[in-house]
Amino acid sequence: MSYSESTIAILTILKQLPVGKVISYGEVAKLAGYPNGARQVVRILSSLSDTEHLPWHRVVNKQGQIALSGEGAFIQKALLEAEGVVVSDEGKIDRRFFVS
DNA sequence: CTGCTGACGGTTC
DNA sequence: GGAACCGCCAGCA
Repeated sequence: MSYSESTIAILTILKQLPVGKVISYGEVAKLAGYPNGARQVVRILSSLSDTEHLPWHRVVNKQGQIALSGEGAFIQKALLEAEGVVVSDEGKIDRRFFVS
Protein backbone atom coordinates (compact mmCIF):
# COMPACT_ATOMS: atom_id res chain seq x y z
CA MET A 1 0.00 0.00 0.00
CA SER A 2 2.39 2.68 -1.02
CA TYR A 3 0.99 5.84 -2.46
CA SER A 4 2.70 8.43 -4.58
CA GLU A 5 4.07 11.58 -3.00
CA SER A 6 1.17 13.72 -4.11
CA THR A 7 -1.32 11.22 -2.77
CA ILE A 8 0.27 11.16 0.66
CA ALA A 9 0.45 14.95 0.82
CA ILE A 10 -3.21 15.24 -0.09
CA LEU A 11 -4.24 12.57 2.40
CA THR A 12 -2.41 14.47 5.12
CA ILE A 13 -4.25 17.69 4.37
CA LEU A 14 -7.60 15.97 4.35
CA LYS A 15 -7.00 14.32 7.69
CA GLN A 16 -6.19 17.68 9.24
CA LEU A 17 -9.45 19.21 8.11
CA PRO A 18 -11.40 20.34 11.20
CA VAL A 19 -14.95 19.21 11.82
CA GLY A 20 -17.62 21.68 10.82
CA LYS A 21 -15.48 23.15 8.07
CA VAL A 22 -15.24 22.49 4.37
CA ILE A 23 -12.54 23.02 1.79
CA SER A 24 -12.35 23.11 -1.97
CA TYR A 25 -10.56 20.56 -4.11
CA GLY A 26 -8.22 23.21 -5.35
CA GLU A 27 -7.35 24.34 -1.82
CA VAL A 28 -6.50 20.83 -0.75
CA ALA A 29 -4.23 20.43 -3.74
CA LYS A 30 -2.67 23.82 -3.12
CA LEU A 31 -1.95 23.12 0.55
CA ALA A 32 -0.51 19.77 -0.45
CA GLY A 33 1.92 21.55 -2.69
CA TYR A 34 0.17 20.98 -6.01
CA PRO A 35 -1.46 24.28 -7.11
CA ASN A 36 -3.25 22.67 -10.01
CA GLY A 37 -3.80 19.18 -8.72
CA ALA A 38 -7.50 19.44 -8.05
CA ARG A 39 -8.13 16.46 -10.28
CA GLN A 40 -5.80 14.31 -8.25
CA VAL A 41 -7.76 15.26 -5.16
CA VAL A 42 -10.89 14.16 -6.92
CA ARG A 43 -9.35 10.82 -7.79
CA ILE A 44 -8.19 10.24 -4.24
CA LEU A 45 -11.52 11.08 -2.72
CA SER A 46 -13.40 8.83 -5.06
CA SER A 47 -11.10 5.85 -4.77
CA LEU A 48 -9.48 6.05 -1.35
CA SER A 49 -12.18 7.71 0.73
CA ASP A 50 -13.28 4.47 2.32
CA THR A 51 -9.97 2.67 2.78
CA GLU A 52 -8.28 5.75 4.20
CA HIS A 53 -11.34 6.90 6.14
CA LEU A 54 -11.32 10.34 4.67
CA PRO A 55 -13.87 13.10 5.40
CA TRP A 56 -14.80 13.20 1.71
CA HIS A 57 -18.04 15.02 2.49
CA ARG A 58 -16.11 18.06 3.73
CA VAL A 59 -14.71 18.65 0.27
CA VAL A 60 -16.71 20.70 -2.21
CA ASN A 61 -15.83 22.80 -5.22
CA LYS A 62 -14.71 26.39 -4.91
CA GLN A 63 -18.23 27.69 -5.42
CA GLY A 64 -19.23 25.98 -2.22
CA GLN A 65 -21.39 23.53 -4.04
CA ILE A 66 -21.50 19.78 -3.80
CA ALA A 67 -19.86 18.40 -6.90
CA LEU A 68 -21.67 15.10 -6.80
CA SER A 69 -24.99 14.39 -8.42
CA GLY A 70 -27.88 12.26 -7.30
CA GLU A 71 -27.79 10.40 -4.02
CA GLY A 72 -24.18 11.18 -3.34
CA ALA A 73 -24.97 14.86 -3.06
CA PHE A 74 -27.89 14.13 -0.80
CA ILE A 75 -25.76 12.05 1.54
CA GLN A 76 -22.98 14.62 1.59
CA LYS A 77 -25.45 17.37 2.41
CA ALA A 78 -26.79 15.36 5.32
CA LEU A 79 -23.33 14.59 6.67
CA LEU A 80 -22.30 18.24 6.52
CA GLU A 81 -25.41 19.48 8.25
CA ALA A 82 -24.81 16.88 10.94
CA GLU A 83 -21.49 18.62 11.59
CA GLY A 84 -23.07 22.03 11.81
CA VAL A 85 -22.46 23.20 8.27
CA VAL A 86 -25.41 24.98 6.71
CA VAL A 87 -26.19 23.75 3.24
CA SER A 88 -28.85 25.37 1.09
CA ASP A 89 -31.44 23.37 -0.78
CA GLU A 90 -29.30 23.53 -3.86
CA GLY A 91 -26.42 22.07 -1.93
CA LYS A 92 -24.60 25.35 -1.63
CA ILE A 93 -22.36 26.21 1.32
CA ASP A 94 -21.55 29.73 2.54
CA ARG A 95 -17.93 30.90 2.29
CA ARG A 96 -17.74 31.36 6.05
CA PHE A 97 -17.62 27.58 6.41
CA PHE A 98 -14.47 27.36 4.36
CA VAL A 99 -11.16 26.95 6.14
CA SER A 100 -8.92 30.00 6.20
C1' DC B 1 3.02 4.10 -25.81
C1' DT B 2 -1.70 6.55 -26.95
C1' DG B 3 -5.97 8.17 -25.87
C1' DC B 4 -9.98 8.94 -22.78
C1' DT B 5 -11.83 10.26 -18.42
C1' DG B 6 -12.80 12.87 -14.22
C1' DA B 7 -16.67 14.62 -7.19
C1' DC B 8 -11.98 20.88 -10.67
C1' DG B 9 -10.34 25.71 -11.65
C1' DG B 10 -9.32 29.93 -14.07
C1' DT B 11 -10.23 32.84 -18.05
C1' DT B 12 -12.88 34.57 -21.65
C1' DC B 13 -16.87 36.03 -24.02
C1' DG C 1 -24.15 36.04 -13.83
C1' DG C 2 -23.43 32.09 -16.62
C1' DA C 3 -21.96 29.07 -20.42
C1' DA C 4 -17.99 27.52 -23.07
C1' DC C 5 -13.12 26.31 -23.38
C1' DC C 6 -8.71 24.92 -22.08
C1' DG C 7 -5.26 23.32 -18.86
C1' DC C 8 -4.02 20.07 -15.25
C1' DC C 9 -2.29 15.26 -14.01
C1' DA C 10 -2.89 10.46 -12.35
C1' DG C 11 -5.09 6.01 -13.49
C1' DC C 12 -6.68 2.73 -16.74
C1' DA C 13 -8.16 0.10 -21.16
